[in-house]
Formats: sequence, C-alpha cells, structure tokens
Amino acid sequence: MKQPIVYWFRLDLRLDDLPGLQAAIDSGMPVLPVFVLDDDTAGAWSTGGASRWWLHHSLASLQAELEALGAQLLLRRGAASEVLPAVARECNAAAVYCSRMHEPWSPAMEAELHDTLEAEGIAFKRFPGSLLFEPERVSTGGGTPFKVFTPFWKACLALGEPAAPLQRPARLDIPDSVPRGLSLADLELRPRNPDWAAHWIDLWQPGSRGASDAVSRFLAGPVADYDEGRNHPAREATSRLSPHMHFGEISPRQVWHLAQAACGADPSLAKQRDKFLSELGWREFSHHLLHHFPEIVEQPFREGFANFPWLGNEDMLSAWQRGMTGYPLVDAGMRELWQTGYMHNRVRMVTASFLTKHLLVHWRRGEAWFRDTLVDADLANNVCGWQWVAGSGADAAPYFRIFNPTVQGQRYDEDGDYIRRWVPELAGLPTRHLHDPSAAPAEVLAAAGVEIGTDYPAPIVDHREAREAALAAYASIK
DNA sequence: TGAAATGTTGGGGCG
DNA sequence: ACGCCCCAACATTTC
Repeated sequence: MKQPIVYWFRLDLRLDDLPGLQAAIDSGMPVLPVFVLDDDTAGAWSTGGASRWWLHHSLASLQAELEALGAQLLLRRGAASEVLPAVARECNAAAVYCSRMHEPWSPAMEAELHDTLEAEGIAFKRFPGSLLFEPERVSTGGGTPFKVFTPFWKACLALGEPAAPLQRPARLDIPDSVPRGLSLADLELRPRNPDWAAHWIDLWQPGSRGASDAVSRFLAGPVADYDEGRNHPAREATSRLSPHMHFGEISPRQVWHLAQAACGADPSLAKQRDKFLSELGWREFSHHLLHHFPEIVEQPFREGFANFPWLGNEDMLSAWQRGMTGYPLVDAGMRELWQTGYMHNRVRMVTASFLTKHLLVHWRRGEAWFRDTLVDADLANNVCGWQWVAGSGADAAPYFRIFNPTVQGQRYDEDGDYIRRWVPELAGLPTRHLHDPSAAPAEVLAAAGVEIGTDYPAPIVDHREAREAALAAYASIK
C-alpha cells in the first residue's frame, strides 16, 4: 500500500495554482488534505472573530470542491506542531506538504514540526505560492531588504512576469483509510448568542468561486477608473478581493494574469491595471517586511517612535470603535466595519489617522480592533498599514500628514452617499452640512430632525486643537 | 496615499 | 487715469 502525503492547508484555501498540492499529486502517492484550527501557536494573534466567520465559509467551500474530486478535508484543532505529526502517524504518511507562511511564529513552529516529523522518517516540505515574489529573491544592491516601497516594487517587476498559474488538479488519489476528524460545526467558527454575522452571507461569497467572481466583476468595469474611483467609498470601485486574498482562495499570480489578460491592449487601461497591480505590490511589501522584521508586529519600525507619548484614553478608543466620534466619515467607516466586517481603504486611512493622531491612541489598539473585526484581517497588511498611518512604519506617511476627516468627507464622499448609508441619523441633512453637522445652522438641524448631543454626538475632539496636540507630540520625539 | 499657513498675482471696485 | 484695497485663485512652504 502506498504511503500518503498529508497536504496541510493553511492560508491557501484553494485547489487552483497550489504548488505544494500539485507536488503531492505529482508524487503519485495518495493525498490526505488536512486543515488544523490552531489557536495555540499564534497566541494573542490567533484568528479574530470576523475572520473566523469567513474561515468557516471558506472551509465549507473548500470541502465542497474536494468532495467533487472524491476527497474529504480532514479537520482537527490544536497546535499544528502536535496535530500534524499525530495525523501523519495515524495514516502512515510519507510526508507533510504545505505552503510557506511568513507570520512571526511560523519559523519556530515549522522548525519544531520539521524536527518531529523527520525524527519519525516523515518528510516535511514547504512550497511557495502565497506571494508573487519569494522574500529571498528581492533585495537591494547591498543585499539588505528594501525599506521603501517604490524601489522594492521596481526590483520585483525587474524579476520578470510571475509564472503562469498551475492548472487546477483534475483528480486526487485518496488514501484507502482516512483518520477521523472533526466536523466543520465542531470548530465553532461562527458567532452565536448573538449571531452578529447572520446577514453577512448576503454580502460576501467566501471561497474560490467568490474570489474569481470578484476579480471578474472588477476587471469587467471598475478597473477602468481605478485610480480615481478607488478613493470614493460610496462607489463600487474597488476589487474587494482582500478577504479572498488573505485566505488564499485565489493566488496573487492568478490575479496578476487575469488582470494582464483583461487589460492587455488598451494603453489607458494598462495604466489603471498597473495601479491595481501595485496594490498587490503593497501586499508583497508588507509580507516581505514581516518576513525580514518580525518584531514589527509589536515594535515601531522606526526606533524614534519607541518613546511616543500615546495617551491611551479608553473612552476615546470606545467612541472610535462604536462610530460615535462626531466626525461623520470616521463614524461611517467604523460602523461599516462593525456591521459588515469590512471598511473601504480610503476610510481605513482616515479612521486610523483619527485614532492615532486626533485621539493619540496607540496604533496597536487600532490594529487589534481591526484584526478582530475585519473579515480580511491579515497580520502583515494590518500591522504595516497601521504603522504606515502612525508614521512609525517603513516608508510611512510623514508624521505631520494629518487627515482632516471633514475635508476628506467633502472630497471623497462628495454626495454624502456613504455617510448617509452608515450614519442614517444624519441622512436628512443637506450635503453641504453633512460633513460637519455640529456647525450647521440650528434651523437646518431642526429641519433634518437632528439634535447634536442627542441624535448624534458633538465632535469628541476639536480638529484644530487635536491637530496641534498631535504635532506637539510628534515634535517631542524628534 | 495632506492640510494649513504663507506668499504671489491679477481683476475689479472705488475714491 | 491712477493708486489703493480687497479677495479669489493659485503657488509655495511649513508642519
């Protein structure tokens, strides 16, 4: 009887373009697909609430795809470094294959896994596939990692076009006997009491089918005006691919090649496409940074920020989390996040700037909130994004770049559609007063049925004063 | 992938 | 006719 290979699914929940799975199939041995819900290894960084909802549905989708190939996804929970050797023993496996990941805890965990398996004569192999360019391939002339995005991405592109995606496997040999696992329900990934995500299935389609649908929708329209459209949160102008990418339901090189195919000939479209692909570049940059500098998940990348005088006012943090700051665009974003597990990127920048600069709350508090509430919570993107906004990151926004949340609303939600949708108590205000309700004339507020302080909060900080205080705080660490 | 403060210019009202 | 002021509009610098 042939010994099987265990394929360990991690954040690569797809069958298409998966080098490790392909290698397992090519070996000619039966393949046992396994997923391990590991809340132990990641510790404080284990999967957040909103992401767990997504994970549940993504696993359900993967299960269905595997079943169509006659295979079953074995589900277990526990520390991967213990669970995988146990599974390998139970099925007398010859090897465990998986995709590389770059979280700070992965090297130690994988080293332990490697040692345990090899001691029992079981091979352990990791494969690329989650990034366009492996971290080892990209470095400066001096051999050090890039710390600035533009030269980083230039160096990536100079490596040439990523290889074409692998074909989806047509068949999968399964072992004669398969160890027992948990049911998906046993993993208890969905919220209960209350099920705050009950309506999310109408908003999202987790799984590789939903991922390719999202790419198709984007490339059939919004990409043509991406450069401008992506800044306006009320427009359906972004790809909304982030949760699909985080869980690996589609590979970055699939996205790359689909974008090339859709935009090839037209030069103006090519420019928009390159703008979109550079967003994949920021994803690469974040993941490479996490690979080379794992300490960035808790330490400021720029050392001067170690002494930044954060205030950490819990009431301010709470107002921000609940979308009750009195700044309509900020509140709209925070409520979109809470209600849908997602926030438009422009608004992420504004809300993050508001927390760190207007409220002087530590970026780690905001990072933790986003990580728990976003369906696309990705450690690398989230940490690097927050450090970028706070000014402490690699190639970060300069510290004096403080968004004016009112002006941002006027500029990018010019018709007020986004604010009216997420802050309905302000919906009756005319657009010219919507972005700054507390400054509206009394009769306008009365006509719209808005009483500031009752129906909608007064601004929790004064913009001018908060800006001055932030500048003073940053000046103190220079 | 800023915003605010400050500087410059030029048209138009006005005495 | 001319100088003066005001103030958009735009440009530059500063944070």
